[in-house]
Amino acid sequence: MNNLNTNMTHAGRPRDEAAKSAIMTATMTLLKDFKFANLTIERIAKEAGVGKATIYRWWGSKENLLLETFLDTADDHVVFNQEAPLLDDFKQVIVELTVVLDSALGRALITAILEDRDLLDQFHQRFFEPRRQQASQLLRRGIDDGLIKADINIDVVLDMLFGDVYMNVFFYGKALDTASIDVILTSFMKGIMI
Amino acid sequence: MNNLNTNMTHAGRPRDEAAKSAIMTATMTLLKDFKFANLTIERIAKEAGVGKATIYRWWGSKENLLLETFLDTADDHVVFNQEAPLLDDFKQVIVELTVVLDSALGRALITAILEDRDLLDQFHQRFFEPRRQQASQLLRRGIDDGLIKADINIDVVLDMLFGDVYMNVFFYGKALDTASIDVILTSFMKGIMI
Amino acid sequence: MNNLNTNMTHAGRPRDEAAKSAIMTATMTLLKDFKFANLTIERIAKEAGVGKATIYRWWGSKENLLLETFLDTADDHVVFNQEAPLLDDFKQVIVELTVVLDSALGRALITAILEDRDLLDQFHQRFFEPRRQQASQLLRRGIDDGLIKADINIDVVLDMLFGDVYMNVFFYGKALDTASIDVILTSFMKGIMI
Amino acid sequence: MNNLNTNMTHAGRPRDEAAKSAIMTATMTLLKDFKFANLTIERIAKEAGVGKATIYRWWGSKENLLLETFLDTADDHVVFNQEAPLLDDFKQVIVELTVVLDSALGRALITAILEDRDLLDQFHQRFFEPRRQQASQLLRRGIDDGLIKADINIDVVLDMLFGDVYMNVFFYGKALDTASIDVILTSFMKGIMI
DNA sequence: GGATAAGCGAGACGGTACGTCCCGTCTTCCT
DNA sequence: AGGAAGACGGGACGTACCGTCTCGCTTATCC
Repeated sequence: MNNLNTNMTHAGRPRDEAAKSAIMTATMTLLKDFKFANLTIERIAKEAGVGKATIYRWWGSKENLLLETFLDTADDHVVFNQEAPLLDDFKQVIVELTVVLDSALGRALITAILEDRDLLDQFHQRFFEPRRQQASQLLRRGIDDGLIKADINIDVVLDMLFGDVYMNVFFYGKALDTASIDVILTSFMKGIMI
Repeated sequence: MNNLNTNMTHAGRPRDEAAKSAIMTATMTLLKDFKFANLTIERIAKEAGVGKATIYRWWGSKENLLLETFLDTADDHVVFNQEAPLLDDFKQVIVELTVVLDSALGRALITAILEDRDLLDQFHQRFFEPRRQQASQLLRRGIDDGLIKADINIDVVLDMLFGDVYMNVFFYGKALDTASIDVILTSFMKGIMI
Repeated sequence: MNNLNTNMTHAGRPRDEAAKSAIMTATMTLLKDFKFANLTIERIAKEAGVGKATIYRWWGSKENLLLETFLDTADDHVVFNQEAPLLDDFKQVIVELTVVLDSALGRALITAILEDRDLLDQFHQRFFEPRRQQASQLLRRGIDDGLIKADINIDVVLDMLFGDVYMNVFFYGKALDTASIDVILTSFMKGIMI
Repeated sequence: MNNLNTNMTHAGRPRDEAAKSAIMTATMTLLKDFKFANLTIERIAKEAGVGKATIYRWWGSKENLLLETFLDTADDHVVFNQEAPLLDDFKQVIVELTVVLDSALGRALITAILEDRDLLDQFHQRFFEPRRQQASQLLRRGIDDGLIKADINIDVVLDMLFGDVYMNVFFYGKALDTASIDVILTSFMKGIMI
């Protein structure tokens, strides 16, 4: 199996994990001062105290580096609790999603994604879809429990909810505060609850 | 006033309108082959048969050129009819919005906007807000006419609707077809109609 | 004719002669500290206060730059007087040749020539052959004047003379002083004079 | 004494002679396709199927590797017979010298020598001087035997002869054929023989 | 015969330089 | 004064090698 090979040792000097994390840290640091288009591999390498080739060796492009760095910090967040009450669970996830997206890293990633189909696919597969599946399940359980109208189109309904979050972060350039999230969720629920 | 000067004649040779439109045309043409980050002033100048300085003289930056080119082609579209039935009017606007955004020009503009606060403000002021105002008025009239629930939060509700459009275009990378728009609008209306 | 076009003005900004001479000066300066293999375009550009592209624009390679710089400073020297007595004329040319070759510029050029057939051809055509022709004429005149044996092979004889100069400069790493040149010329003449 | 240690056994794995000769072979092979400046340690290592460190361990630099490789193949050649007639002995040595120098290895070595004083010294000590001493002895014996003029300056005379060989190989880029060598030697002898 | 030492191929490391592309500015001549 | 052409100083690209350094492994001597 391939998975077994993943941990196999290779000939030659093994990669330097300290360099890897220095590069990711530098990427995050520099994104506070530079927009993605002005973030250069050369600057990252310098900031990380690393040769350019080391970055190209492991990520191949600025875009891949960005995605990995994002997932590395974001993957533990934006997770549905599955046991909290439906509304609370959604609320917490939206708050976390807002925080993760409305960061230098998040904004840069979205920028990159809009210009790069491959990156978009990677992002969907590794970040977006898993969370969408969970939200979907949650709504289905709400329907089973008789809390939510049975005739809603789950996909459309979720796109509206999360689309709203994205719009606020990216189109109005503002993160949502807790109060706004309450307003949004209330409007949202009003339309779908029994 | 500045506006008065706009039509004033100056000493020296006047601006060459042919060059202006050649530049905009070249911009649109090249965006079919290059993403915004790879679209260079030098390439545009060459494609348009124009000196680089001419572009810098009139637009100052790639971003401004992009916005002007977008508005030049998009400004006549995405306009509410105001006389058609509410649902039809929304539907037509969403179709046009989808078409305009899901183009090389539209996608490039959004990309640029996400990285450029000034450009975002310009885009809001000159494209987004006027249309949002119209949609807002439309909903208010619907409320007055007793078609739509009086207790909705108009801003939130519009963000959900348009946010959904944006999500589909940018996050799923697909333009909405007519059938999908019907589904979205139906879901949307179900939540807000009396 | 092509020659006429050479002086024709072109569209666009003309090349900056100050940059040209700054680059050549920098090349000569840096060759005092670096051997040719360690002389980098980047260092020359920095020393000359010039962009790398300017160097590549006009010379295309380090080798070409070197040759032009050499010819620029060496072309006025190593010229036969044609009126001085035969021996004096040869002597003066050998002194000048020694000086020109035993310089940072000269040594670097020879190094480059040994690795680069095209450069060798250029060097022959633009520096070596004209001088060889003159030396050849001089010997022929010496034969006509009854000063030099008529049965010598001029080519072989000249190669021996100049080969000796080259050997001393490059193989023994020492420039010839006036006394040595006297010794060489005496030996040389002894073999060919009547 | 140090010399005694040369054959002493050490702890640890002994040097791999197969690797040594693979490296030298690779050096010679690659010099057919690459000039010395473009011959890289990395390429040699790959061609020889060897780690880079092995090369640095034993030679320390590209220049040293080159010299050792040259001596390894050239040291048996260019040797005066000492018993053949004077002219034949010189002739044979010049032929062999020409062959050895006009090879990828020989040309590369001269290139390297011109840029590297240490290498020049090594080359003189280990290749050039021994042969020059022999040529010198030969001429002295010729003088003793009354074959050669007693008043020649042996050093100058030899530099002229060998300088000519070098000039032809390096400056005209052509090896000498047997006929040319005859011409040269005839001219040479005419000047020095009684 | 187990410990120690050095050599080996592989290949990652921090760097330097490559030759190219583009930046935004400038300098020429022409309209 | 605008415009096309194109050179300018500068910065970054992605690649190739530098000489050094870990790895796991092999092959020797030493105790």
